[in-house]
Amino acid sequence: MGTTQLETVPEPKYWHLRTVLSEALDSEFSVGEILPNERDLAARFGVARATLRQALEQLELEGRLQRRRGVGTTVAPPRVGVAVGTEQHAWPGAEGDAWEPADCATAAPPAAVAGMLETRKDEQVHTVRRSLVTNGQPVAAELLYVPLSSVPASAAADAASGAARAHAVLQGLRHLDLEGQDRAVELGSARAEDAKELDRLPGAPVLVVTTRFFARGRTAAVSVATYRADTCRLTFADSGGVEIHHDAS
Amino acid sequence: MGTTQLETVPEPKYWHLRTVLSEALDSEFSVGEILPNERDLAARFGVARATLRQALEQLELEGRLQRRRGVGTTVAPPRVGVAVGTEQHAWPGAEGDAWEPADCATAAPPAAVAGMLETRKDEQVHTVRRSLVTNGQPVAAELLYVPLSSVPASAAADAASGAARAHAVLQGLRHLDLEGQDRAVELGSARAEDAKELDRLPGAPVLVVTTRFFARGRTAAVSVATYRADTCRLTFADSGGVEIHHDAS
DNA sequence: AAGTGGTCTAGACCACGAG
DNA sequence: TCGTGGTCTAGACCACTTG
Repeated sequence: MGTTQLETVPEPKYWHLRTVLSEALDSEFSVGEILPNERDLAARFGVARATLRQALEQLELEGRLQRRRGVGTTVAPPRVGVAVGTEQHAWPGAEGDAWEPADCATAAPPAAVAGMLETRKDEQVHTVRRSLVTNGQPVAAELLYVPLSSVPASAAADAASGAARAHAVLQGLRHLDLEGQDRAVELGSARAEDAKELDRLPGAPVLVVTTRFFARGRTAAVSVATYRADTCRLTFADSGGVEIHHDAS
Repeated sequence: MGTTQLETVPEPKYWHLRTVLSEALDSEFSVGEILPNERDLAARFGVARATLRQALEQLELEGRLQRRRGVGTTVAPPRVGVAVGTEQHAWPGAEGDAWEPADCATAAPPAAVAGMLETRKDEQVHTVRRSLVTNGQPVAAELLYVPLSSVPASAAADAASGAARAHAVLQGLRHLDLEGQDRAVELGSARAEDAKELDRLPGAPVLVVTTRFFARGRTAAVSVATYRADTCRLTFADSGGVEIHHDAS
């Protein structure tokens, strides 16, 4: 005691490091550029690798960095804006829908989805897998649940499974009058299956968008879409339809 | 070689642990219950504390757990649904708005905000701080930027600063005709200031909602709201206005 | 004062991608 | 094969809350 503390920083090292690195990214690096490896960076800043990694994780979460095992850490481009609220009154699969139907199965949905669909436990529903790709990068994976009361099994009977069947189910939805929809966004972590499709590790942060589609006074379908939280920004254009674009820095 | 691997699990320990704990939470714990401490849990599962913590972090991110330093780890209640899209055509501060004005200053906004407001660099704008509290828990912190061209400085001149001034600026907005709005949601990490207000540590994951308000063919105001990602779910009711509610499990 | 979660260290080994 | 990020360990100390 008695020694004057020049810097009484209750601020954690990793947080300070994050700030320093963030500023360095703004001024000294350009998009796509690769950073020195973690061991070198840690040595350069005089911290343990784990501490350096904590700072990098923050920056990756904020969409500033992109890290790939076996490759390295690169400066990420600005997040992609993905429109989620423009197709105000359209069924999934309507014209202008950029989602790519991948597959379709018939199975019992998770309990939470069954609750929204008001189906009995273990009641089977069409389960359509779709994916969204922009600029060659996978951005989101979706599971669309459609009860047989919305689209009868016979409508999809001619295609056993696969993309053809997915198309058939989406086609079947269009025969219904869409009365409205209801959306929720929350943070989640990618399940192993989604992670693979999104080219991320399991547990990667994702934005989960749950949409209910209403027809005939009931919930006619439920969509659960998981978006890569590091690379995209969800946009909702209530009116005016102007895009939000972020400036660098 | 030659030995048959019973469990060729390329699955990381922390991920497996997350699954095990998640199932235990579903079946053996109830909301608010406190878990054994990290050292005990780690010992019980035969892993290092750091590994156990990685699993807990995942579960906290998913809103399943709540951890408080000096206190312990508790089972979190289901996420709170926060309506974000219902006040379709209303200015912030309109009737029914649950946000609590806290303060107001006049300062130059961050570059990204200045870009959206189309104000000159270093041009001063009203900066209103508001906070949203539900069930006694802080849920979100907002910064609302209003250029002087939308609400003249004179409108807020009678209150030097503080909540009174914030109210005056919000009042001033109501004189304009709201033509539309434009919203974006993305993942971020809480800055030190927001973290404090949200009762979290710096770097905590937050959902950042950026809203542009249009009037007179221009951007009349910009709101940047940060919501605790662990405890809340943003809801957008495009029509029908029915609440999405998740069932347990 | 005791107990909790939060930070940090200095190592080790593994899985993956590219040459 | 080599270099990268990802996982994991076994410790230590700190900051905070509660009794």
